[in-house]
Amino acid sequence: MTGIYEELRQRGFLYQCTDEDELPRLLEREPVTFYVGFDPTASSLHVGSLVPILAMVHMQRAGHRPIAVTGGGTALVGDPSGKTEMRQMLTREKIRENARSISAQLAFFLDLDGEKGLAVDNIEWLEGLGYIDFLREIGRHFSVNRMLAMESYKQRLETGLSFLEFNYMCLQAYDFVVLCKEHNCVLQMGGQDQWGNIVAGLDLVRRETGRQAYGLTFPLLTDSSGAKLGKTVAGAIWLSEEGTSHFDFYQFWRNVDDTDVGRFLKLFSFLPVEECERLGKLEAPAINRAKEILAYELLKVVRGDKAAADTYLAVAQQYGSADPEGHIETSSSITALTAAQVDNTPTLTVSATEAAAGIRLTDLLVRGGLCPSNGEAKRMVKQGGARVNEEQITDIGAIISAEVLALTPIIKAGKRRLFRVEID
RNA sequence: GGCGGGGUUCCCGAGCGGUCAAAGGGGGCAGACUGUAAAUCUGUUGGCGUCAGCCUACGGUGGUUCGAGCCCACCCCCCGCCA
Repeated sequence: MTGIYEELRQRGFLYQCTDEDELPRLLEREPVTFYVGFDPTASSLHVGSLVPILAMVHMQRAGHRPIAVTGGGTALVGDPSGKTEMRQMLTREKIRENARSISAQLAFFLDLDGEKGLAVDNIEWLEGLGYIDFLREIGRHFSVNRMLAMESYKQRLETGLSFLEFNYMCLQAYDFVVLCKEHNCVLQMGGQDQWGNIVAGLDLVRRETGRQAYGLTFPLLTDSSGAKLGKTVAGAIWLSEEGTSHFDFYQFWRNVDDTDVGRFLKLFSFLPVEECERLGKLEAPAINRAKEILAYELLKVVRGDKAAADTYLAVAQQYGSADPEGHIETSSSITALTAAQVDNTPTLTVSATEAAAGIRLTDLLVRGGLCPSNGEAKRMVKQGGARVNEEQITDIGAIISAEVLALTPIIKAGKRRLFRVEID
C-alpha cells in the first residue's frame, strides 16, 4: 500500500513541502495532527476550496487528525498574500456568521467532532491578545527586513500595503503556535500563496516551543486557460446548494476542458489514480463519458449520493448519455444508474390563472433564472438562443400559450441551461 | 503634513462642453462549426418599455452653462516622492 504522502503527490495535491524527506516518514509512523485555515470572507466555500478540503479528507481517511480553522480573527485583519489590493473590510457580525456556516460546511466532508478531528475559530485566541504582550512575545521574533523580502508581500509593496495587513503573517504564525501547544498540531497545509505564512508559522513554532513543525502547499487550481477555477461572471461556483444548484454544479464540471479531465478526476474523485488517468486520456467522443463521471463523482462528494444520481439522470434524460452501452470501464457507481425516471430538472412553477392567459417567453426566461434582466432575455431570444421544447423561438414578443404550458415544457437558453415550467 | 499623479460602465482602458449609454481590448452570453469540449468566425454586452421613448450611470456634494465624465469649488479615497 502506498503512503498517504505518495497518494497526495500522485493525485496532484502537492506543490511545495518544507521537508520532503522527513514529513512522508512521519506520516507513516504515527497519526499526525494538522491544520488548514479557511477565510470566512463569504458565507459559503466555493470550488476553489475543494483542493484543501479533499486533501484533508484523504489525510483523515489515512488516520491523521485534521483541524479546520476558520479565520474569524484573522479575517478582521485580511490576508494580503497574493492579492493585488486590500479587500473590503467586513463587519465583525458578518465574519462571525460566515465562519459559522463555513465551519458547518466543512463538517459535511470531515469528521470534526473532536476525537478524529476538530473545528476551531482563531477568534478564540486572537481576540483577547494584548497589543503590548503580543509585540513583546511574538513580534520580537519577526524580522521586518525578512518580511519585506517575501514573495507574498512583493506585489503589495508595489501597489500599497497597510500596516494592518502587514501584521497578518504574524497572527497566522501565532495560530500555529497555539494549535501546536494546545492540540499537538505539527503540520499546516494551505494554498501555494500561503507558503510565506506557513513558513513563518513553523519558524515561530520552533522558537516558541522548540518543536519541529512542517508545512505543505497545494497548487493554485486553474483551468487550462490559466484562469482561476470556478469564478464566472455570474459569480463563483459555490459548494452550497443555495449558491449553485445541483444542476448548475453538474454542468460546470460536465463542461470542463478536455485537457483538465484527468487532473480534476485525480484531485476531486476517490477513483483510483490509474483509472483517473485512463479516463482523462480517452479520445474524441469517449472523453465525454469521463466528463460525466467527473461531474457525477464531484456532485457525489459535495452534495451527496442522491443529489448526484438524480442530477445525472435528469441531465441524461435531456441530453442523452455519452456511453449508453456501458463500453467504457469505470469503478464509479455511475454505472448502476440507468434509465431511471427520477427528474431533477430545475423547475419554475406558475399559477394556473396566469398560465391560462399565456406567458411571455422573455418573462419566463427571467423568472426561470436563465436571464438576469428583461433586456437580456430579449437579446437571448432575438439571437436564437431560446428554445421551448426544442423549438427555436426568435420573436421577442412571443407568448407561450396555455396549451403549450400544459405540456410542462422545457425552456432552454443556449445549449446548457434549461428549466421546466409546471403549472401549480 | 508638503508637492505631484489619479478615481470612467463586470475588469483594463480611451474620452475636443453638445452628435456619450460613452472608443478599444479582456471577460461574459448567444449563433455557426462541433463532442453540452477547444480553436475559429459572426453577433451581442446598463435598466425599463407595446424598441425609434424614458430612466440610471462616469468617486461625493454643490456650482458655472441652454447643455458637463469633460469647466470651477469643496470634500472623500488611491498611488508616488518628500517629511
